[in-house]
Amino acid sequence: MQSRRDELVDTALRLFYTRGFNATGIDKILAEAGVAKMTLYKHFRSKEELILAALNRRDEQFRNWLMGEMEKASPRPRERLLAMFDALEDWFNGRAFKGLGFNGCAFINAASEFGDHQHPIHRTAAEHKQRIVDYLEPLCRQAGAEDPAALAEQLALLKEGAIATAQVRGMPAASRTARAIAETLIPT
Amino acid sequence: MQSRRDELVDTALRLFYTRGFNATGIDKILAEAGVAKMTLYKHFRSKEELILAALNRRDEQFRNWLMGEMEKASPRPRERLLAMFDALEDWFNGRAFKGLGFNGCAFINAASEFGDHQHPIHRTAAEHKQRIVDYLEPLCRQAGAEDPAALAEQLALLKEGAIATAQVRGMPAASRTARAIAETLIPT
DNA sequence: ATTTATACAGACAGGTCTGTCTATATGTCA
DNA sequence: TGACATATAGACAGACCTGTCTGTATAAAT
Repeated sequence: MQSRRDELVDTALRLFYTRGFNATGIDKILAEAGVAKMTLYKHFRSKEELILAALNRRDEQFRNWLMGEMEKASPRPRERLLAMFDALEDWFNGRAFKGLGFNGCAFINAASEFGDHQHPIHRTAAEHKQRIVDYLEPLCRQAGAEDPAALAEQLALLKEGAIATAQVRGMPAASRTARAIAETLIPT
Repeated sequence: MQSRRDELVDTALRLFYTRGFNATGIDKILAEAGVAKMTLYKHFRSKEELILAALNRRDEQFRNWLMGEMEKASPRPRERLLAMFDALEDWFNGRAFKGLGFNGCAFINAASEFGDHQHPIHRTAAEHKQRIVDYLEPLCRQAGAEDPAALAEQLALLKEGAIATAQVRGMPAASRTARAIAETLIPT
């Protein structure tokens, strides 16, 4: 059974992700979660803290999902890396996170609404992106890359490009464009 | 000399781009532009129309800048395409648009704040991205690409990835990561 | 049975938002 | 001069925002 805090964070994540951070009011979250306002302000000092909690949950949820998809796809590093792009396509088509659909990357969205790099929300977004790169690098090394750090940066950039393209242009097939490039970059 | 309408759109673009769409109030724009509220509502029916006008100006401004940078870099198609990534680096480092700095892509930001694909603002963002692809394709053909449409999509995706990476992680060097990939994709 | 923690509903303050309105000022053209 | 278009300042309505407050209810632990 979920704690009230967890229900709040789940509802907040869903609404922030599907409708935006500034555009989602506290009252809407409270109403949908069925939680009283004082309960929110007992667990979080401000809306900003709730946003941070929602993003931290998303970080965990998203990376667990992505790593799970990659690791179940193949034990071989090259195939495992390429499976990232297949997972993206599932996500773009709304098959990844039940009840959340696809509305771009929550962290790109957050960084866009909170543009200042010093802002805690922006930093949280940057940290998430860095964790993805950090996960990819050892796989790139195992795949026999000459410069694993550079390849990890390249694959992460392809992932970002696919996400932005899929969201702005409504083009889920961007995952395949990215995958085709990745195939030429990862040693066979 | 600029019309009141132009001053309004310029100021709106600057504030929307640097501080976000929902986070920027009409009153702030009016104060900075030195224009009365009734003047705004004479030229535009709503804030949404002002946002659309600002994005249309940005589309023109950005594509003129990008195409100019590419075309002055080299007459050879391959170098011209690669020059896109050098231009991006100037942008990421704040050397491209006086007074605007770098706050990510205005159209990715807009699509993120107005997530519904049917929304006029989201559609305007998608159209901008499509125009970039449409500009790249003939260059890809001239560069001798086997499938110019596919290469144009790939290069556009690299551009999006570089922008997202530069913004979220504060990493202007993402332009070079993207350029290095592009060099392997464009025929020599 | 009484204490303690946790949650609830709902009012409230003080501020912001968009969009409308009135009344006044400026400048151009005849 | 007078007529007209266009701009101004500033008040206003009505809605929404975050965060604080009071008072009440529930449920577990002692």
